[in-house]
Amino acid sequence: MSVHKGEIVTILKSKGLRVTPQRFAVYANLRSRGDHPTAEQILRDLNKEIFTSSQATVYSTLQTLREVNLIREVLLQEGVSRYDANVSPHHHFRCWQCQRIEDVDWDTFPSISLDSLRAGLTVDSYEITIRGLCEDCQ
Amino acid sequence: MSVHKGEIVTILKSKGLRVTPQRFAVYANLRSRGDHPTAEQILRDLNKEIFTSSQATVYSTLQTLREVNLIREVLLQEGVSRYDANVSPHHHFRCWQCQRIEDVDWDTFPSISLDSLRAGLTVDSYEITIRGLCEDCQ
DNA sequence: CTTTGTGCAAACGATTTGCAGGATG
DNA sequence: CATCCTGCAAATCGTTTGCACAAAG
Repeated sequence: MSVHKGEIVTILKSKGLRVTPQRFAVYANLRSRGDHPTAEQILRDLNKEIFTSSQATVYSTLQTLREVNLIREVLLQEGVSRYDANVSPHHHFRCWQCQRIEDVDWDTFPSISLDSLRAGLTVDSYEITIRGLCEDCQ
Repeated sequence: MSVHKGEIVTILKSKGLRVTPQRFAVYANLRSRGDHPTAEQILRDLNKEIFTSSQATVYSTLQTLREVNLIREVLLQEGVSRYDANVSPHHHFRCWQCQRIEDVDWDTFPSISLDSLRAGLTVDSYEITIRGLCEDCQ
């Protein structure tokens, strides 16, 4: 997923966020990668680049981006939050062995009707988590 | 879900575990309730009863029970592990508001064929997480 | 300039660990 | 009675917070 600089600046501004190098870098990093990194992985990546960023800033940036719905937190591993710049609905595959998490397109499966769910609940979304072994771990 | 004492003792023994009051109590507690408590909630419950148990023991017991597949960890909330004595496949409903987690029977939905998943992956299970508002939170 | 963001270090909350004493089979 | 389990306290890990300084609009 490649995104150019101007686009990211525009997106951030459109959400009313000040465009700082740190925010730019965090969001750009998340947009450019296919996996679902932890805050720590992002921080490590940023510090490989031109400037450095602090832990606190990465965490607060992730929180800010989440609040304006530019990214989302994915709950796919114990103990750590992982982040995903793909905010449109999709499913996840998670490898038992290496814990890798891959996106699975929404239209891989026929849509599920939630009508059969018990009355009383107001349902607005769902998501499938598939577990197995990835290619590398067979 | 009511389970009688002898049954739990038998189950624990069959898994090669020593039957201690603490293990008995943790597993019995988890079996008897419909929700998905955190370690802390279980500890609080146990300490309401006859004897007390320590934090460390509850954590280690949960880990042990998980290893022998008597319980499983459910990843449904940021920052805390929740546990489930229902190890047969089922789905979960989670309320946006109160974070409550309810089991959704496996056969609520038609089975999904995983054949359409990309080649290379060996898939063995899946699970649906449904999000919405529960009855109380409407 | 005013407001918002950054970064350090300290604080936090959930979970884990080392180890001595205690209970189980 | 050998082995495994418990419980305390200290350690660890991910994440958050308070606050002074810096940068953005």
